[in-house]
Amino acid sequence: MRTGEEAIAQGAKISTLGYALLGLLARESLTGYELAARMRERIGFFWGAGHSQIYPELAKLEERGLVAHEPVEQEGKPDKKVYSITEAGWGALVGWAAVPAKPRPIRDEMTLKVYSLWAVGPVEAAALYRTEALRHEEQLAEYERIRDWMKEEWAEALRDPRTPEFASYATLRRGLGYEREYAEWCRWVAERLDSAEV
Amino acid sequence: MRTGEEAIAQGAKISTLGYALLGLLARESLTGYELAARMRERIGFFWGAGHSQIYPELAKLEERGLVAHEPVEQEGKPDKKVYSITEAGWGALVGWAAVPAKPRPIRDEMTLKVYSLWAVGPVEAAALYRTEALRHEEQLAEYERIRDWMKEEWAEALRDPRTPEFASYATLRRGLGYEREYAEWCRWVAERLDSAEV
DNA sequence: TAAGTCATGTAAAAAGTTACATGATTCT
DNA sequence: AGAATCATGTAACTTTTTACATGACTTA
Repeated sequence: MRTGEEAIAQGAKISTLGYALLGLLARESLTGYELAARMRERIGFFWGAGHSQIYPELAKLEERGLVAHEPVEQEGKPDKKVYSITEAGWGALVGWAAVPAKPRPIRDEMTLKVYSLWAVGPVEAAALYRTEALRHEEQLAEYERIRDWMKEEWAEALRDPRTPEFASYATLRRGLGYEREYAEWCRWVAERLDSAEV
Repeated sequence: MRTGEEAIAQGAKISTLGYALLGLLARESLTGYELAARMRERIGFFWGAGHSQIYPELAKLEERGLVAHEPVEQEGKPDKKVYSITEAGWGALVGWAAVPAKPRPIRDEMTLKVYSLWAVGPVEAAALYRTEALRHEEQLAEYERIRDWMKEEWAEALRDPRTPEFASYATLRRGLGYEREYAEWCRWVAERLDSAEV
C-alpha cells in the first residue's frame, strides 16, 4: 500500500528514456555524468541521450520516487550526486520490461536515401554504399571483440539467462546481427550498382 | 542563377522528413493525404510521419521553392492540392541522397528491454520474446510476398539499378534482412530463457 | 448506423538535439 | 598551451506524437 507523497506521482507516465536510466541504475548506482557515459558505451547503439536530457529526467524520476540520490563530496573534482534505484523504481522497471513495446519506425536515414538511389549517379552511389558497408563492418568487428571478451570473462554467468551478464550478452548479440545484416546489405547495393557502370 | 525570392530560402536547412517527402514526390505527384499513405505503405518501416507533420512540412518545402502545388476540384470528395517536385527540389534531393547520413541510435525499445531481462521472470520473458518473434515473422512474410510480386511484375526494371523500381526493391531487401535477423534473435532469446525454466 | 475512406488543417505536449555556461584537474 | 575528463546544469530550438476539428460519401 502506497500513501501520501508516493501516491501523488502514481498516474504520471515514465518515458522510455526514464526506463533506460532505471535499467542502468538497476545494475549499479551512478551519477548523471556516468549515466551519460553508460548510455554511449553500453546501450548507445539502440538508445541515446545526452546529458542535457539525462539531468532533467533524473529529477523527474526522483520526484516520482523511482530513484534517490546521495550527494558525494570529492577532492580535486566537483561534487557529485550518486543516484540509486528505489523499490518503486525496481517495480516500474520490471513492469515495463515484461510487456511488448509499441512498434515504431526505425528512422534509418540511409535506408531512406536508398529509396531515391535512382536519382544519383551509380558510380557515386556505389562509393557511398561501399563506405557505409565499411562503417558497419568496423562496428561489427568492435562488437565481436566485446563478445569474445564476454565469453571469456563471463563464461559462468552466461550459462544462466537470469543474470545481468546474460542480458548484456543478449543485447550485444542484437547489435552483432544488426550490423552484420546491414553491412551485407550495403555490399549487395554497391555490387548491384557496379553492374550498371559497365 | 537564382535571384530574389528564391535566394531568400537558400540557407534554410531541410529536415529528413522534408527529404522523405521529396523522395516520394520525385516518383509521382501526390496530395498530402496520399503522401501520408505512401509514408505508411512504402517507407513506413524505416521512416514515419502522420498527416499532422506532413501538411506543415509541405508548406515549408513550398516556401523554399522545392515543391509546388496545384489545386484540384473534385465532385463528391473534398478539393485537394496535388504537390509536385520542382527542379530546385530535385537538386536538393540528389544532393542529400549522395552523401552519407549521420549515424544515430536506432531507438529500439525492445532491445532496451532485453538489457533488463534479468529482472523479469524467465517464463514470462520467454513468452514475450516468442510473441515478438511472431510479429517479425509475420512482417517478414509480408515483405516476401511483396518481393515475389516485384520480381514478377518488375523483372525488366530490376535488372537496371538506375530505376526507381530497383530502388524500391533495394529498400524492401533491407526490411527483409532486418526482420529476418530480428525474428531469429527473438527466437534465440526465447530458447535461451527456456533452458532456465528446467 | 457505425466504421472507413478521402481530404486538410491546427494545437498542445513530449521527446530529442544543439548550444550556452562554469570550473578544476590531468594529460599531451 | 590546448585538449580531455569529471561534473552539473539551463535555454532554445527542432522533431515527433497525440489530440482536436470538420465534413461528405461509401461500405458493411
